Amino acid sequence: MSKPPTIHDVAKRAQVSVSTVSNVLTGKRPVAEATRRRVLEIVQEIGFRPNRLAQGLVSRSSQTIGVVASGLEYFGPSRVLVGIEQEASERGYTLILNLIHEPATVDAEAVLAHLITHQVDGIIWASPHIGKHLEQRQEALSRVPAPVVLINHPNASGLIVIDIDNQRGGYEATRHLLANGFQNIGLIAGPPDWHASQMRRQGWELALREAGKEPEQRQIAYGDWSPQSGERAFYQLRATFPELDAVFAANDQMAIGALCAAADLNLRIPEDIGIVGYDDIPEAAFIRPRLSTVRQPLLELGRLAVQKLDALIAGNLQPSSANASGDLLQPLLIVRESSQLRRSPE
Amino acid sequence: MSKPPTIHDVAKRAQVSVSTVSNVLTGKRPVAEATRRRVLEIVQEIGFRPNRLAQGLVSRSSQTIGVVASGLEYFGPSRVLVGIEQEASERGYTLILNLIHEPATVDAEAVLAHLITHQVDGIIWASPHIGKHLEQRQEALSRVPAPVVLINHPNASGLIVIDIDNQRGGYEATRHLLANGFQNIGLIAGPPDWHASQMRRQGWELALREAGKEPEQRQIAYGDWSPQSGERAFYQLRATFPELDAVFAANDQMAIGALCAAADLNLRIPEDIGIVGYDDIPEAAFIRPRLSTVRQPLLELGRLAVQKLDALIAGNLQPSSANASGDLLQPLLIVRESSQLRRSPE
DNA sequence: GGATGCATCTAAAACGTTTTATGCGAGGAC
DNA sequence: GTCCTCGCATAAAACGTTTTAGATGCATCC
Repeated sequence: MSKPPTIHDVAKRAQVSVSTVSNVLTGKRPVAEATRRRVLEIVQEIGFRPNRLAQGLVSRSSQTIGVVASGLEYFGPSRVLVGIEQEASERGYTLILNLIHEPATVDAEAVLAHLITHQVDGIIWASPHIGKHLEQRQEALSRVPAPVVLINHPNASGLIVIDIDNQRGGYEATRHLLANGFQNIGLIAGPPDWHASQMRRQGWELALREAGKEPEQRQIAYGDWSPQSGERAFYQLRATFPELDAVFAANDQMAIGALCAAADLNLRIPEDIGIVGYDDIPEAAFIRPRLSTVRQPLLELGRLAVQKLDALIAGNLQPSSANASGDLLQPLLIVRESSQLRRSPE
Repeated sequence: MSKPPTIHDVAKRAQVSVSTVSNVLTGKRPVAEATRRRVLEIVQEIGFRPNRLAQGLVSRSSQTIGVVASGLEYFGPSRVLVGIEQEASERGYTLILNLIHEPATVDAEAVLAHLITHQVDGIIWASPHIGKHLEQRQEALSRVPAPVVLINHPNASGLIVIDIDNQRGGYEATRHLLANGFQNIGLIAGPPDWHASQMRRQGWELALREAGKEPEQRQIAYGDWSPQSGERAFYQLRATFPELDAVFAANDQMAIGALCAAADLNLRIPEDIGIVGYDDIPEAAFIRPRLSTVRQPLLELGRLAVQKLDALIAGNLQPSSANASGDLLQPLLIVRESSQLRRSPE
C-alpha cells in the first residue's frame, strides 16, 4: 500500500511551491484566487490530509487539550467530560484523555509529564483532589509549561479554579429540610478528602448553625458515593443519632441506599424521615418516593473549563487575575416527594 | 521563559551524539553501560522529555488510539470507555477522544479523517450503529489507513467486531420470567435502530417462540433508554397489550420508569407485574423492589477492544480472520425481587 | 528613469526526533 | 601481519509541515 499524499505531492500536481499550498490551507497569507482554487481542487482530488504531528512540531501548537479525569462511572464526572468535549471540539481542539483510577495515590508529576510530552496546548485537571499532598500537587501544576484549569479543587493562588458552588448546594438542601419542619438532620457525606464533599458538609453545617443547631460529629456518617455505602451510613446514623428525622446525602446514589435502608426498617419517607440527595441523576424523579435533590450545571462546568483554558492559551487571561468568586456556577434545588412534609413545624 | 531542553542539549552535555542519546532512551541499539548511565543522569538533571510529535513524525507511529464514543451519560458506554482507557494506558497508548452527540446524523468520514490526521495507530469505534447508512459507514471504516475495532455493531466482513451477547441476555431474561410463571411478557425496547436494541429484542422473541408464544407487535413499546421513556412505554404497553403480566426492559433506567408507572397504577411488583432490566446499574440492587437485571462485562469489553486493536497494530491479527463467535462476551442474569413470583406456573 | 510599493509566489531553514549508513578500534582467526 | 567480526559510536538524512526571508514582476510615484 502506498504512503498517504503529502503537501509536496499537492504542490507538484498544482505546479506551485509547498509554501503556497500551506498558505492556501492555513490562510495565513493571501493567495491569488485562481491558484487557491487549483490547489484546493488537487487537495480534494488526491485526498490530502495534513499531518498534525508535523504541523504541531513546527508551529509549536498541537491544538490539543489534555484532560485528567476520574470517576467516570459516576454521573457528575462523566457529564463534565461531555461538556468539555463539546466545547473543545467546537473550538477546534482535540482531546487527550487520561483517567485516574486511584486518585489518592496518583503520581501527578508523571501524568503531567505524559501530557507535556504530547505537547498539549493546555490541561484540564478534573480529578477531585484527594489526600494530603495538595500543596505538592498544586506546585507541580503551576510548574507545568502549559496553562492549567482546575475543577473540583480548593482555590489556589496562581491557578485558575472553577467549580459548582457545593457549599451553597449543601446549604440550600439543609435549609429546605429545616423549612419543612425537620429538626434533626443527619449528613451522609462523601469521602472526607474530596473537596466537593467538604464543601457540601460546610453548607449543611452553615444551615444548621443559622437555625441555632450546633452540628455534632455523631450526626455525620461517611460513604464512598455508592448506594451500598449510603445504606451502611444510614444504619450508622440511626445508631449514633437516634433522634434522626431527616438526611442530607451528598449524592443521589447514597440517598438511594439510605432510602433502601429506611424501607427495610419500615420507616415512611418523608413522614418519618426526610431525604434530599445531590446530582439529580435521571432516576431520581422515578424512584419511589421521588427524590428531592440538588441539580448541578455539569455540562456548563465542562464547557466553562474549556472556555477558560482557551482564553489562557490565547493569552487573554492571566492566572494571577483569577477571581474565585466569579468562577462558581450555581446549583439548583429540586424539591420532590422525599422531603415534603405536610405537618407544620413544631 | 526558556525553551524546553531537546535531545541535542542532552547530547552536548553528555558529550555524545544525539543518536546515542536516542539509543539510550529507546533501547533500540546497545550502548555501553558507562555512557548509558551518564546520559540518563543528564536527562534527569535537565529534565529532558522527548517530544512525542517529533517521535511520531519520524517513527511513523504515534502510540495513540482514537476512540469514537457516544452516550457517555449512560452506564454502558462510560464503563466501556473506562475499560478502554485502562487497557490502553497499561499498553502505553494514549487516547484521543471523540464524542458523537448525534449518532444518527454523524459524518463518519469527517470523524475518521480527523483521527487519521492525528496519525492514530488505530481506532476503536464504540458509537452504536444508528440509522440506515450502515454499509456506507462500514465502507468508510474499511477504507481507513489504520486498523479499526468496532463495538456494538453488526458483523461486517473485513472488520473486527466485538460485543457482548445481547441476544443471549434478552433470551435469558425472558426465559427467567417464563420460568417464574409469567405468561404475557411485554418488551420495552431501546431505539429500534441501535444494534444492541435489536439483539435484545431478538433474544426476547426467541424465548417466547421456544415457549410456544408467537411475539406480536403490540407486545413491544419503544423507548429511548431514559426513565421517562420507560414510564411512557409501560402505559402504552398496558393499552395495546392488556393481558401484560411481565416486562423485559432493555435497560435499567427504562425498567425504573416502568416500575414508577406501575406504582402509580397501584400494581404490585412482582405479584401483578414482573420486571427484568438490563445493565445492573449500581442503583438496581437498592431500589424497591430490588431490580432483576442482566449484568454485562463492560470493562472487559473495553479492554478486549484494546487487546484486539493492539494485535491488529502489531500485525498479529488479520481483519479477515475475524471469528465473530469468538468475540462475544457473555452477560449474566442477576435475579432479585422484581421478577420472583412465588406462585407456581398455572 | 529610477525608486517605491504591492501582490504573489518561492527556496530554504527550522521543528525534535529516529533511522540509515558508516566509521573506528579492538580482538580473534588464520 | 592481514582479514573479519563485533561492539560501540556518529554524521547525516529523513519525517511533513510552517515560517522566514527573499525574489519576481508590475504598477505607481516622484
